[in-house]
Amino acid sequence: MQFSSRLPIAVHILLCIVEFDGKYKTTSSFLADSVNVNPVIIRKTLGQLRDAGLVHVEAGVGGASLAKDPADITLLDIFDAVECADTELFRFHENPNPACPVGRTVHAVLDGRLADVRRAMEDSLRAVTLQSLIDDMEHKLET
Amino acid sequence: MQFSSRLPIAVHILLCIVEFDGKYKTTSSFLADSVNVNPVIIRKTLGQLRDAGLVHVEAGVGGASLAKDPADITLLDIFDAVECADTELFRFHENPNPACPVGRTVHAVLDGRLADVRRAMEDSLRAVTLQSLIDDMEHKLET
DNA sequence: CTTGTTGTAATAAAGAAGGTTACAACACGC
DNA sequence: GCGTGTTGTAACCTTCTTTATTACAACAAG
Repeated sequence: MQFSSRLPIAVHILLCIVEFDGKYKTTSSFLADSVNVNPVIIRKTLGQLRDAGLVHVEAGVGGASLAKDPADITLLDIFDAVECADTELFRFHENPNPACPVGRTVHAVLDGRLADVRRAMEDSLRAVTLQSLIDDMEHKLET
Repeated sequence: MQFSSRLPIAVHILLCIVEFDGKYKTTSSFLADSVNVNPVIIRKTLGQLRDAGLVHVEAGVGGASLAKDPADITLLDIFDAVECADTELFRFHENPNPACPVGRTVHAVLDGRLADVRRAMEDSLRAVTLQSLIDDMEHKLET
């Protein structure tokens, strides 16, 4: 199992929006060229980021811009925007046998623990701001 | 995105092995009946748990047993056994444009952060032992 | 040697991810 | 108003992953 590349792609997009602000119009095809995926994928991802209130997208004229201070955007915000935030982290096998003492209780026994795992992952994602990624990028570009 | 049900299934299997120890022979079809999946799935999962040194499986005669003290088996051990532990947690979009300053650096900027997320998840999984799940289960069965 | 079991291959079905084409709706410059 | 470039979206396809299922050789014990 693996998470899709949507989070990395979304981060790439946001970094581009910041990096090219005022220099280039960040259209879906411009971004597609940097990310190296299909422009439609960019438009879908931008749509998700827009719905989450992270970016503004100019319909018609084209181009996207940040809707919030990069210090107020965390990896968790981006993750929730592009990976379906409503589904469980772990799929559960369906209909364990209720006639079995284990089958009757696994769900109750595991659910809380798996929720803790999800929470740990979310906390870790929340600890990273877009601003810190920008700082890292600028630093790497200078050297 | 979602993790497969392999971890929940593996936990269910291990709980059954403990719960029915000395009472029933935990064959793949016996376990399949409790978990409510195909016996072949059980055999494959048991094979992964065996390869990870967590259980013994009796070829021919049938049945499985724990290979370690339940207090020494963590959710991380089980997770690593049944989910491929060698792949990255997040897939990365391939070949970002090296002619772009962002494309050139995203990988270096994100890799460390995503590794931190994985570590947080692993720490959280490591914090749960099979023994604690057994205790939970016994408690729930009593009431 | 019969019986029940494991290990494993082969195949199928269903779902998710990403690619691609197509086109209506939109906003701006002229 | 009209052409141009862009976004939003639908539709379809391919590939990969997950799970189910059938089949059968290898194995252990009575």
